[in-house]
Amino acid sequence: MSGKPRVRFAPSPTGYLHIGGARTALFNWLYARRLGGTFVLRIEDTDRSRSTEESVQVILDGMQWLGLDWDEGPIRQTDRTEIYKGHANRLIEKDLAYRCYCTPEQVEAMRLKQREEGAAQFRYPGTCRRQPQHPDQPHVVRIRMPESGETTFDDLVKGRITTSHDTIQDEVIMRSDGLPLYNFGVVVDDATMGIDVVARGDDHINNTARQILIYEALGYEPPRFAHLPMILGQDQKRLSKRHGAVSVTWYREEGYLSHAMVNYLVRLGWSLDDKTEIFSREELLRHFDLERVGCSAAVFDPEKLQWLNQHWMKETSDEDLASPLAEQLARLGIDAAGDPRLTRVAELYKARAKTLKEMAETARVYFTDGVAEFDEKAKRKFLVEASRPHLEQVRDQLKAGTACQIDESGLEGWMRDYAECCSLGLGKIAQPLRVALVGKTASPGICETISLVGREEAIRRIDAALGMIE
RNA sequence: GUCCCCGUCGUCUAGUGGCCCAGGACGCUGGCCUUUCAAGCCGGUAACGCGGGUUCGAUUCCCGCCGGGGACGCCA
Repeated sequence: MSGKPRVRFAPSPTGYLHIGGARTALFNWLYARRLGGTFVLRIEDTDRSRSTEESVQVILDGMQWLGLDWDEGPIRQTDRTEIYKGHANRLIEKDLAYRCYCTPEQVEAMRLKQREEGAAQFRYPGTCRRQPQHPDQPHVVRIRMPESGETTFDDLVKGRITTSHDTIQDEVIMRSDGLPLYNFGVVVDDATMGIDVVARGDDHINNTARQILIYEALGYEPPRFAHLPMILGQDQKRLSKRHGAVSVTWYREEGYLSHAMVNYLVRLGWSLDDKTEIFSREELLRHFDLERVGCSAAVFDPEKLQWLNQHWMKETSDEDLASPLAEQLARLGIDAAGDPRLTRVAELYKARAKTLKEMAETARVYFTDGVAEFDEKAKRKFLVEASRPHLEQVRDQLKAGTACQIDESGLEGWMRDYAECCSLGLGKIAQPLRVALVGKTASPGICETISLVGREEAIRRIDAALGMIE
């Protein structure tokens, strides 16, 4: 194989870009980029009843978000109908394919009959194999498949795979509406686009022998194949909508970083060595290789994704986190765009949240007037008479203190002195304060929290809390 | 049912005959740190599906079984 492969990702636009598709796209992209090859994006939209334009857009957006850029395309199969027709006609002329006039109903009847007779697998009986040709009558095109023998190929990840020809029938390659069927469309496209490595889900293994036979009938050299293991849901079944969160868009909206997604997906089926889990984009580009893709299916684990997401949030600068955080806040109805505290929230919360959405949800309290919601338990425990003097002291300090006395370090010093003075642990003062400021007992350091809330607002919140003490 | 693929901790994986009484990571869990919650650090938990071979020696090779997944369309 030459050094610079041409690979492709060929989704069908019948819904969202799901996790499995994204992983396939990623592996192809990495493979191409790593070797300086070409990555082609092709839209397999020949099923007119299921393909939609919105879906094409969703797929494009998803790839863009993941940073998977393509060199050629998107090429739509529906723009290439003449090419398929031409290839089909070539096969018919050489008698390697024939027109079949059986209606779907008739074929269905044959299928039923064969099943009743106990056939293991349906095979088209070849009714039209030798019929006179009537190009003007409604028909499909079937390819003549060998009746004996076998086809073997060496899969880049699975090794040698052999398929007996008796499991292959005279496949329909063109349907009556003049559009190609999957197995024909891919072959014509991959061949004419010069694709030399096809990496796709291993649910396509069965199709591969048929496709190789089609390559051969057409007189093209088959590419190399790499069948990637499936991604399963927690119930070990093929990942599907039933499993809930399977679309790339969903993760984006839930506040995941695209790089966390990439890092997670790449580890589903691929590993570098016995210890590396974290990969930057550059490292991936340097190390990824189809040779190290495993053979067995992987279960999608949302918790590990979350862990990676937090990891990458911690690696991302506060400035870069600010704007996606603002977007998440906007989804909660809070306009924080341009607020200088955004970077501060990112700094203090990236180790405290698994996603940007979670970060926005916990941090929204800094962008509202007063505390909208109190944790009842916390309130009962800390907004009590015993806390009153401490809350008052802090409030008065905030009111009276000079700027340098109430900046974070000044405040911290003052508070420690005060606690020592009362011979109390800092917690005795900090916890009631937390509840007053954010409505619950968990927050960043108490002085950071005060600074986030802001002096004026902190005073108001403490007063409000004092009013709640009966 | 038939054909194909797969089978190491709950999960993602390393491992290509001795380095493995199996390594890393997520999760779970004990501890440390600490004004709370996280994060971080240290420790623990837990796996080679089963049965036959081959071999001085099998997680690694072969066969059978079992288990899981996938494919059997005028879907892709």
